[in-house]
Amino acid sequence: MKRPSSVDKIEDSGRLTNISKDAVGRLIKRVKSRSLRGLNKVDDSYLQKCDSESSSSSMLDAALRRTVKKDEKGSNGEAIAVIPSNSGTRDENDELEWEEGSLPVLNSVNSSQERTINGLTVEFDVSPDAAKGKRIRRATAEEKEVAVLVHKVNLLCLLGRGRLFDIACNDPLIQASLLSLLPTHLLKIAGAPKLTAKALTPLVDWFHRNFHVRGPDDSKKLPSFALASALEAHRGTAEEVAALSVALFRALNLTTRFVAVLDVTSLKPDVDKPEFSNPRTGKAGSGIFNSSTLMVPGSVHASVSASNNPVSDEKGGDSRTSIHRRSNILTGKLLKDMSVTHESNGRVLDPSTSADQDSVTEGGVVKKSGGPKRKGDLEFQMQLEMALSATRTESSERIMNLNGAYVDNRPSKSSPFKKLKAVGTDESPVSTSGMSTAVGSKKVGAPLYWAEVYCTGENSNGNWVHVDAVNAIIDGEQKVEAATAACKKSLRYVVAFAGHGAKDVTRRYCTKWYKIALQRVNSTWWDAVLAPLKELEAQATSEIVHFEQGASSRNNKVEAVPSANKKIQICEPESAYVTVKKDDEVCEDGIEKNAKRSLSNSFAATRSSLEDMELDTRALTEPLPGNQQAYRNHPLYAIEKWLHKYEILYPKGPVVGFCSGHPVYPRTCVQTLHTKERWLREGLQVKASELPVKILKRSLKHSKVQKDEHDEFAEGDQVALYGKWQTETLSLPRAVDGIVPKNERGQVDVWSEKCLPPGTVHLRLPRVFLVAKRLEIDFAPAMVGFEFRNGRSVPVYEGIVVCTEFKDAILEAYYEEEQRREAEERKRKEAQALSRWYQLLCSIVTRQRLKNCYGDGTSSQDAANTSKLEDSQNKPARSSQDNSKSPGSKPEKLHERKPKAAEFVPTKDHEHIFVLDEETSDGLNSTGTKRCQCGFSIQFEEL
DNA sequence: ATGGGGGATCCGTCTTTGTTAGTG
DNA sequence: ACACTAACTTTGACGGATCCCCCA
Repeated sequence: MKRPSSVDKIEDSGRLTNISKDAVGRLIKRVKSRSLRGLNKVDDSYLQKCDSESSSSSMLDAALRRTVKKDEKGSNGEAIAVIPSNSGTRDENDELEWEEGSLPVLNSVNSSQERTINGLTVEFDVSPDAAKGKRIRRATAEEKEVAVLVHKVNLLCLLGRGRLFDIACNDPLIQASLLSLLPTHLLKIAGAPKLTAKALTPLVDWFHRNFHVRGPDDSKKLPSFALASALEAHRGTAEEVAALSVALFRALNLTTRFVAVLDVTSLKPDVDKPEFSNPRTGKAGSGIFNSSTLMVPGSVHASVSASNNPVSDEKGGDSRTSIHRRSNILTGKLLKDMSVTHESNGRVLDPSTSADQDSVTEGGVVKKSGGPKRKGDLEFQMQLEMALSATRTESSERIMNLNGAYVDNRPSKSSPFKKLKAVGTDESPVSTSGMSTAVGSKKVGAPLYWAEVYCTGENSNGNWVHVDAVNAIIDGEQKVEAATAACKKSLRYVVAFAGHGAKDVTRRYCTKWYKIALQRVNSTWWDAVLAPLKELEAQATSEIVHFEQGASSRNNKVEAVPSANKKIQICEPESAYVTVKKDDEVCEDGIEKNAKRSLSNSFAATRSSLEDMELDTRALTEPLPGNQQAYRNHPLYAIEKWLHKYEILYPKGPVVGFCSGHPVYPRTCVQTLHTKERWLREGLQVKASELPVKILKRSLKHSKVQKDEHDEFAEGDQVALYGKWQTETLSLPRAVDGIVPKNERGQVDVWSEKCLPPGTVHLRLPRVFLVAKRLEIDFAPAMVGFEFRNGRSVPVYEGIVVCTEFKDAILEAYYEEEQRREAEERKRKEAQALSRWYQLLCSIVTRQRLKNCYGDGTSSQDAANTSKLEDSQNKPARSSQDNSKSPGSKPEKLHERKPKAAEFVPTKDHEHIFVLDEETSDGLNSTGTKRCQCGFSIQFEEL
C-alpha cells in the first residue's frame, strides 16, 4: 500500500486501521472456528447439511458410526450393524469403543449404500429426504454473545472509518483543488446569507456531472489518499465521491457532515455466516472493512476515458468524451423522469418538467441527446423506457429509484419487465409517496453515503438537509429508507461525522424505528460510545456556523476560477477550515474572541438540542404499524392480544388506533404484574384492600406445593398477580428490645436493603454469627438468594441481621476474633512448615550418610541410588509410621543379622523392610537407625 | 407472488428454603 | 454427643424467539 509518508497522523491512523483489521480478522476466524465446532458438536444438524457428495470423509465416518449405532438393534432388519472384528462379545462398556472405533471410509455416498466388510453387509441411509426433515440448529448463547461482540467491533471499526473520511474531507489540498475546479458563478453560494436546499441545486448538479461512481475497488488506500485519487480521476467509490462532495461543501464554508450508513454484521448469529464466505469479501480480503457501496457505476463504460481524461471542463463538459456524455444523458433522463413522476417528497434536480423524453439536463441547460450512440446504448434506453412506463402504469405516484442512474446496462436475456421489482414494501407512507425501486434490483447498490448540509434558510431555525451528490438528490431523506430496503440493506446505524466526532441520526432517515431498534446493539453501550463523539461533532458544527457569518470576507480572497488546463489549482494555500480558524485567532482580540466563541457554542447547543428534539419527536410520532406482529415488541404501542403473561393494560386507554380490529394502546399503559412475594423483593408490599388484577393458573408441579396453603387467591392451582399501583412501601415490624423480627423460617430475606426490618443492620461477614452467638446477641441468618445445587435450589446465606445497637460491639469483637483466628492460623502454618523442613533435612542427612557408606560403586549402590530418590519423596511417611510402630513390635529374624548388601538384589517392586540397627539414648530423646536389606537406612528420633 | 397469522418447535430462563455419611 | 463438611445428583415448566405452513 502506498502511503503519503509526510503525513504522520494519517500514518498513525493507517497503522491503527491495520491493527484493528488484524484484530477483527482474528475474531472472525475465531467465530468461524467456533461455528464449525458448533456444527461438529451437533452432528445431526450438520449431517443434514452434508451434501452426499461434498461431505468429507471424516464427517461420513462419523455419520456411519452414528447410523450404525442407531441401527444396530436392527428392529426391522433393513439395517444391519457393523460389528467390529473384536466385538464378538459386547457389553455395556462398549459404548466408548463404538464412539472411537473407525470404519473404512466409503468414497461415494448415495441415498442407500451397501458394502461388504469381512462378509458383513453394511447398509445405511443418509438420504437427503431424511436430512431435510431435520430442523436447523439454532444458535447457542455463546454464539449469540460472539455475534454481539463482532457487531460491536464492526461498529467501532466503521465509526473509525467514518472519522477518517471526515478528517480527509478537511484536507486543505483536496478542498482547494475542488474549489479550483468549481465554476465562478457557483462560488456565490458561499456568501448566501440564508442558505436553502434549493440554492444547493446547481452546485450538486455540477458535482454530479463531474464526479462519477465506480465499483468498489480492492485497494486499501487511506481515506485522504483515496480522496485525492478520486479527485484526480473524477471518479471513485460511492464513499469517496460522497466524501468529495462533503469536502466541496466545507470548502465553500457550508456546515456539512459526512453521513454514512454503518453496514455492520448482524447482531444475530448464523445470519452472517454466508457473509463470511461471501466471495466478494473473501476476494477482497478485507472482510468487513470493505464496506463500500455496491453501486453499479453509471459510467461503467467510461473507465478508460476517465483515466485518460481526468479533468473535466467546468463549462458544461464540452471536452468530455461521448461516453461521459452518454452516462450523463442517461442520468439526466432518469432525473428528469423522477421530477416528472414525483415531486412531493424532496426536491429533485432539474426542475424542468419538459415531457420531451430525449431532452436531458446538463448544467441546468436542456440539451438534445444527439450524441453518438452505440448499440448497447439503444438497447439500454429501450429497456429503461419500458421499465419506466411499466412503473408508471403500476403506480403513477411512485418515483424512480434513487439509483436509477446505476442500472446495469448490460443486455439482459430476460425481459426488461422482469427486472422490475416494485419494492414499495411496507405500509409506510414513504412507500406510497417515496421512490419506486422498479429499476432497483440486486444489481443496484443502496445509497450508503451522503452529506448533510445545514441550511439556515430552512424552517425558522435552520435545518440539516440531506444532500446525496452521488445520486444528485437533495432533501430526499424520506427516500433513503426505501432505497436501502430495496437493496436488502437496513438503516440500522446512520451516523453523521464532523469535526472528528459523530452523531447518530438514524431516526431522521427511518420511519419504522420499531423494526430498526431490534437490530441495533444495546442502546446504553451505543450511547456511551457516541457521547464523546457527539460532543466533538456539536463543537465542530458550531464553529463552522460561527465563522459562516464572516465567510464573505474569506470568499473574496478565493479567486478560484478553475480552468480545464489546471489539474489541481491551489488558489488558497490553506484550507477553508484552517484559514477561518486563523482569521479568528489573528483578527479578534481576546475578549471578543471568547465572547464570540461562547456565543457560537450557545448557538451550537441550541442547534444540537433542537436536532435532538426533532429526532425525538420523530420517534414519538411514528405511524402505527399495519400488522399485528409488530405490536409484540413495539416500544410505543401495544395491543392487548400480544401482552405477555405478566402484563396488563392499566389504565386501559386511550385508544390511539386500531389494527385488524384490535384497539391499539400506548405502551405506557402496559404494566408489569408480580406476585406478592415478588413485590417484596422490590421492597414493596401489596396494600391490604387490593384484589389481584390477574389470576394465573399455576403449573401442576407448583400446585402440588401450594395445595396445603390457604391463601385466599393463591390456592392450589392459582397465582394472584398485582400491579405496582396496588403496592406501597414495605413496612416490616420494628426491632424491639434487641430482638430481630424474623420470618417463619427464623431468618431474614435480604433481597435488598429495603427488605431489612427497621432498626436492624445486615453484617455481610463470614463467621460473624459465631461472634454474635458468643456475645449472646439475637441475630437472624441473612438469606440473600438462591443457587441451584445438586438438582435443587438451595438458599444462600451471607452474614447475619442484628439490631443496629449491637453493630459496633459485634464488629469490634469480630475483628478481634478474626485477628486471633489469623494468628492461630499463622501459628499452625508455621508449625506445619517447621515439620516439613525437619522431614526434608532428615532426608538430606540420610542421603548423605548413604553416600558416605556406599559411595564406592558396588552393585548395591545402584540399588540405593535408584531407591533413595523415590524413597526420599515417598517413603518417609511410611518409614515414620514404621518407626512409630517399631518400638512396640518385635524385630523378628531379620534383626538378628546385619544385612549384607551384596547378597541382596532388590527387585523393581521392592519394598523396604526396616529392622532396628542401632539405638542411642541421650536421656530425653532416643535416636536410632533403621536399615533395610537393600542397604537403605533411615535415622529416626523418638520423642 | 407475497405477507400475515398462527401452530410447532426449540432454547433459555425461572424456579427456589435437603439429606446423609464421615470427620473432628 | 455434637457440629461441621462434603457428597449426593444433575428439575422441569414455561416464555419467547424463530421457523414453517396455510390462507387471504
